Amino acid sequence: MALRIASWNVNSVRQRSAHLARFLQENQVDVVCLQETKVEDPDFPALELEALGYRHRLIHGQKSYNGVAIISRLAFEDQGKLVWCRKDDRRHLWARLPGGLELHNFYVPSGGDKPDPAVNDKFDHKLKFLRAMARWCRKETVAERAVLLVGDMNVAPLDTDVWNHKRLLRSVGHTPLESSLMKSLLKAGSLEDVPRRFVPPSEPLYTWWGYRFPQAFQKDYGWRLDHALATPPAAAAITAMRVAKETRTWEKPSDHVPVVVDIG
DNA sequence: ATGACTTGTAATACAAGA
Repeated sequence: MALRIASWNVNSVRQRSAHLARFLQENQVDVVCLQETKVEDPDFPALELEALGYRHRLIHGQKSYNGVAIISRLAFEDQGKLVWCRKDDRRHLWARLPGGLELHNFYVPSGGDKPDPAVNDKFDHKLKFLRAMARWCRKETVAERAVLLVGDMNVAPLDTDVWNHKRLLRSVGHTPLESSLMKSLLKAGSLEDVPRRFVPPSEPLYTWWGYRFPQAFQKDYGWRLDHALATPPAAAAITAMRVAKETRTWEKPSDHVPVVVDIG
């Protein structure tokens, strides 16, 4: 069965519900993984998604910060959520889709300002989270199953994943340590960096353009923070990938844009 | 050199994003 799966950090699902509806319809998306929903579960805008045919959902949010969801046209065969770093801070959900694909939706901690775990607890948390993901891949032997990890990993691991590699080497999200932890994660799960099969590492590829730098999008001052990582059985079934950059031009956009993967 | 903007909370700034 062919499925179109997307991942999008919407930066508040209530602020972005019209964009979400437009994106899902224009792209005929079957399943979308959301991050930074920033809403408690009873207030999640579920009805308008149901009206569009997305009758199945997993939501795991909290007040103000973080929050993830999986919204689907198809019923889930199984589902769950894991607690990472002993904090139940709404950063993960998983679902098994018809056909057997195990889809994991992550929102990795952003890491704060200073890339030093000794003085910045947020950066320490981020490093521990990335290490825990790699440990989990090994312990659960994910490489043996069809598993797709998507979400906002808050790391741009390659030189061409940021608009200025040299200038940003000391910025959280692009430090050599974070890039090496992403590499370890890929190794731990025998994971393919899916978008880089379709856009080679020699070319820039971004999924986030900040709000703060004036005209960041127009000047293409971007970062690739949002990822799709596939185990060998899942990677073999992937046929296409697209970064839905156009959403960043819509009125009052999220700072992140969707990553879309076709599988099966 | 820093910050720039956006969102949520709660009430006028502040925390957080990255």
